[in-house]
Amino acid sequence: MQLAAKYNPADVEDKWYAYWQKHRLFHSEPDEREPYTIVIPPPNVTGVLHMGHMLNNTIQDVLVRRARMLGKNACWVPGTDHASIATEAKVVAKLKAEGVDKAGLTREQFLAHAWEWKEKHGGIILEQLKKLGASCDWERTRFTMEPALSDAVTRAFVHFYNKGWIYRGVRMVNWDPVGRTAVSDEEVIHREQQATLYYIRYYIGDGSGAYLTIATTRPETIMADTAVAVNPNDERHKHLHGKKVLIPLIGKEIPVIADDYVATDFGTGCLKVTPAHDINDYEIGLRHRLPVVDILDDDGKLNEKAQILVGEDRFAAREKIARMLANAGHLEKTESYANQVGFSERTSAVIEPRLSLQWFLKMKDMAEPALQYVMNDEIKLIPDKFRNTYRHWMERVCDWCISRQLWWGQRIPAWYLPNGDVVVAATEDEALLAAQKTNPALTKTDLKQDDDVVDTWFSSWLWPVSVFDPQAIGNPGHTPNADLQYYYPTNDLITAPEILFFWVARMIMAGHEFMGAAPFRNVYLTGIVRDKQGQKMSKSLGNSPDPLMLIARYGADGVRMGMLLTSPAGNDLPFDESLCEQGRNFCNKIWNAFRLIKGWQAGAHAAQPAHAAQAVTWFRNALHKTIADINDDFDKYRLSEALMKVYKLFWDDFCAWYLELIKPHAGQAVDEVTRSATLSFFDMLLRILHPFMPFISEELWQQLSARNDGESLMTQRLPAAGGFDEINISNFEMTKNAITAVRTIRQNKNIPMKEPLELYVKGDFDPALFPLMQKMANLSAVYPHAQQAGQPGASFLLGTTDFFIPLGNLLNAYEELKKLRDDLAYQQKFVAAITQKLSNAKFVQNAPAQVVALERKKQADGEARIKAIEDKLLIVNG
RNA sequence: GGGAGCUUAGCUCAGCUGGUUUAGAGCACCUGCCUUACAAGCAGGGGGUCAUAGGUUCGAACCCUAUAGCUCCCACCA
Repeated sequence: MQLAAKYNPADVEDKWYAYWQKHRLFHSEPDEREPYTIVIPPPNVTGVLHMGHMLNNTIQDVLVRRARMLGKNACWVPGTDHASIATEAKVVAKLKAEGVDKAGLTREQFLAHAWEWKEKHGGIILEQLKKLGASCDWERTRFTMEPALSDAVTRAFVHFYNKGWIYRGVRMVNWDPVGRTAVSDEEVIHREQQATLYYIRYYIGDGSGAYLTIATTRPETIMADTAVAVNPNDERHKHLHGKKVLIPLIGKEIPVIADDYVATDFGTGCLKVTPAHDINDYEIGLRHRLPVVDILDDDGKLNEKAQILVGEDRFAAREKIARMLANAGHLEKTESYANQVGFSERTSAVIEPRLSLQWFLKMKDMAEPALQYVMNDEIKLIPDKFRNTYRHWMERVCDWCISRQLWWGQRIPAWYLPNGDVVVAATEDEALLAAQKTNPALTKTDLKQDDDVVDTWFSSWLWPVSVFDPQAIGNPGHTPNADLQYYYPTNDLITAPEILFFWVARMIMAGHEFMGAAPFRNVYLTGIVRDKQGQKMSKSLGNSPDPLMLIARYGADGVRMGMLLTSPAGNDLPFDESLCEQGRNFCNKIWNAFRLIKGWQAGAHAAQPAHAAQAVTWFRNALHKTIADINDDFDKYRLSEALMKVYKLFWDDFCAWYLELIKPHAGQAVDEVTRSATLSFFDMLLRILHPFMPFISEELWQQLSARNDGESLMTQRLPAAGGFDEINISNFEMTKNAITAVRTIRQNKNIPMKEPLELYVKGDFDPALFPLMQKMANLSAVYPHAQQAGQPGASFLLGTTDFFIPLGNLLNAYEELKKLRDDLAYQQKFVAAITQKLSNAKFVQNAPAQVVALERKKQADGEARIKAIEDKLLIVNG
């Protein structure tokens, strides 16, 4: 069969993925082998694949496939996250587009729409991962809101409630007025914004015309002011302590209070105190027992307590009130001011600090052991610079607001009784039983369940446990099932640093709480995929290529390589399509090397030529050395470097040197010894390539020789690092340099490759390697001694070995002489520098013996080279 | 404001315990080649004051100090 000159990924990718699935090669069951486990960071169920997923999942697949080929029982558990707020926002938007308002729906109606949406869009992303070649155990696919996992979340809630760590209280929380829900501190992103600082006059209520001026960026909240505060030590305002001022526009009287919090060197030294809409003001309010006036509704519009601008959005109100204040003569001035504003991670709405009744989980007691796992290296963060960041956060962790005013998610298992009491239980029946202990007359209709759901992360922090055995959460006395016992703790977690606290830290806490053990051993933190301008690639910026389009264009293997080429752990990946192009080109190189080998006839009786025997010996050594190097890279999670070594091994060592060496001249056959050695090398190379480039390696492995149905490269063993001969490798290295030097002379002197040359070698060089040079540099003869005096030609030095090519009339004698003299001058300078170093008594005394010996050898070698050049100058000069 | 990290070739990065002749790689670039596996290729080549300035040391890309620039994380100054 004639193979095309170019590799066409589309011909093979779907075929092999289907084959792997058909033979259940991704599936894992506990057995006597050592497990290797990864749980996928579950993507949003209705999400689509973006470049971050591509990077993240390529890394996971490389690690999983490699572990599998190392003989481990590899299990990569896939799944999706219900992504409470993100999904609910999408469903709300979709309904809105259809003219349906969420407020007009019952919870049940809304959830019906949400599930419909999930069924329609859910899992698309998992299908996309298959295009990438992800070897997930799809039979184990989980969803964070499937019944068993939701029940585990509920039990976790009950568990912590009974432990006294979950409590309900009124606190200032981060309110997302678009999502109309509370969000946790970690879901707030602070960004600097150019704002306006308004200087507003508050007149003293005595009609004297005296006033003080406050500076604020939020004039629309003045109606919620319940005091104006000044620093007690601020001389400027001491006379005002205890006086009353009037809120402009509404004329409400509020006290002037003294509090240390107020800075004297900022603004005017007077602070409006708005306990309902600012966390600091809230705390001042608590200290001074100020009333709380909340003038904002949950959607960020002013309510009737504001008295004016009722129903206006907070930002519209800000502009309007500024004009009203100016018209009323209360606006002293405005100035531009850069301040930090919090935005919602999910909806991008400006976060509103808001007082509300929420559920919280105490973190202190969980943070401590979770910190220890990382500090004592039971869990390794890769790269380890994240240890500091992790510690910093864990040491100052605050209680976690876990309730969300949403419907899509696990509903909080708390029921309120008619008398206002609350019972927390895993089910309604259990809640009723508990309630009846105090009042036997109660029935189910008396119980009213909390409307809120829990934060998404309150479900995903259970993921490494619940994907295997959801019953292991919150069931005292439960014996972990076989899966959990076998696969937990998992080995590696591959995720983005952005969710180190959201998710990774909390998984460690949950793992410790429910399993008494860390959920994973290593956390590999990927970087952010950026475009050429350094911007994060995102759908909203429109600078992200469509991953499936990339796969169509460059092949999955090409894209995988593109993702891995320049992304060491923790580093951002400056993505460029040319990286995928390089991957595609590499695939083509592999393909063509195969075409060459495949074309050789078996059973040729020719004797193995000397150069081929040398080549086989050398490549075996080079291969084993590289395998050892790659193993070392993987031990250190240096995937980019491992890939680069594979790339060079295949392209440079195997194709450019080995194949070129053993390649017969046109029409000649390859001897059988060399041919079978080459096939065996190629087989090993495919194994090494497979974790990185699963499709092309499988395709070629299948073509390499007849395979049984169900056989696959992905379940073969990686070649183990064998011993190798360093001397042979370095001798070959020198041979390569000699060949390159001869080729350079050809190029410089315009001597075509077809024209054979002679070579004289004087000095340390193994004559056994002469045939290699003859083949690769087209040398008719190599003589193991110096040329005759007076011969015109070109020469070069490698180490202390002198090489000479007679060129007859091709030579430009003047040029050659100049080159030798330049060389001589350089060597003399070099030796002079070393001689000076060696004449420094302190150096000879203090430096280790081998360093001094090395310098001595450099000196001797340099002197030998000088001697050789001088000799040659004599010869050239005749 | 606090903390962490970075700065090595045009770009992206290695350089691990201070000493391996004159600091490496991939890509890009330049030159010559369609040589029967591959032009998505082959052969050859050029390119760096290791951010700057001091210091320690026999010896510094590497250790210390300062300066400049960049990045990330955390944080309630209106």
